[in-house]
Amino acid sequence: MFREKPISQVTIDELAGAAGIARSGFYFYFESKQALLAALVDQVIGENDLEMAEWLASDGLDRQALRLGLGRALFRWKIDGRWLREAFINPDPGPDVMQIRDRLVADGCTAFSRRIERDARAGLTVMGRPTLLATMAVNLRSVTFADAYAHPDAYPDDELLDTLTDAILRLVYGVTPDRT
Amino acid sequence: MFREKPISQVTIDELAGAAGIARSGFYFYFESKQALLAALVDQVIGENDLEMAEWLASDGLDRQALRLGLGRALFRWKIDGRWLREAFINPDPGPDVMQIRDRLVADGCTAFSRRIERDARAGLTVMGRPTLLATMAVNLRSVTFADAYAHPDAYPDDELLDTLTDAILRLVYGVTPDRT
DNA sequence: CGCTTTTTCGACACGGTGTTGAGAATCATC
DNA sequence: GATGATTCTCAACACCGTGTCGAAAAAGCG
Repeated sequence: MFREKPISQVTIDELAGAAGIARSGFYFYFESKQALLAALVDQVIGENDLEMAEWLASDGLDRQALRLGLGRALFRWKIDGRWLREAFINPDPGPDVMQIRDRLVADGCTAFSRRIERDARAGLTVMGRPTLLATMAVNLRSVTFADAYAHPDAYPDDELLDTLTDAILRLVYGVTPDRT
Repeated sequence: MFREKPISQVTIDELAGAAGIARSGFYFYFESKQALLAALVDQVIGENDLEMAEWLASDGLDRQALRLGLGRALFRWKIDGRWLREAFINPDPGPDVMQIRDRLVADGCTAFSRRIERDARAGLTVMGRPTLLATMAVNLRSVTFADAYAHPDAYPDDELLDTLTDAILRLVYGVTPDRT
């Protein structure tokens, strides 16, 4: 239902009705709509990590793995973009969601940052402080996908992914590899 | 008041009270809280353009002008970040705000895009479709500033601005100029 | 079958929103 | 400075979504 319309416009009454129970019955399972959303976001953790796992584990630029991970993420955003935006982009999604969201984002940044640090140790040139670059890259990814959801036909998926992949590599490592 | 707490938590009663009128009097001036926010956002248009005017008008990389504009924008975000985030980042700020916001963002991207196209015509290498690069750059800027507001002490302003400036130039032109 | 635990739901109180209509304040005009 | 029109104010009301509570139904278990 969070795919259909803004979360704020989905009433607990509708949620409960769709589940076949009365509104007050909803409160037996969740404390509030925010708590439900928080649980939903929490479920996404695993999937989120898996999408990028290959690239995070590999070394060097590895454009192919990065592009593949981003492609998978874009696919998910195309489907669940509406509420993903509201959970991950919205500055004030309520304390419940905020807590989980912040942890998720922080974890994502940390994983990315470690990847960059490893590359730096391996002799690769890195264009700034790894944690800051990682944060920027992760944020650029989220916001680009959010934008892709908002304007689905603005650019072909392929072009978007190629441009984003190269943009991230350029952002972090300062180079644009061949598209192999 | 939107600097103090999330917009959703500022009641019309408080707004009216602070203005010295009764709650119902508020509706004489604005249709809703969203309409007030929309008017507020609208007022920001001019300032927003001015900040980046120098760089947008100049040619080549012109790191200095870009860095200066970003610095001014960061300063504004440090002050009004709370509600700027809610107006510019929030996916569902209501139809009133949405309309104005989308126009503002689109205008910003267009201006940026024109700048890039001009550079491309002048023989500078550009790393992709100008409109897409411009959108990414503008979004990266917003989200970085929003993040800087959320985590004020994560990085020194100087480092943040330097990294962001170079990141944008690398994103669009693929090069990192000297920091002059 | 009794007993406990789990699950459901109607009824209530609360708080924020938006509307309405009547009255007060302001201002222009003669 | 009386008059009428316009601007502004506000108390009272209706509405909707939220969250709580306790009673009762359903399910699980000895």
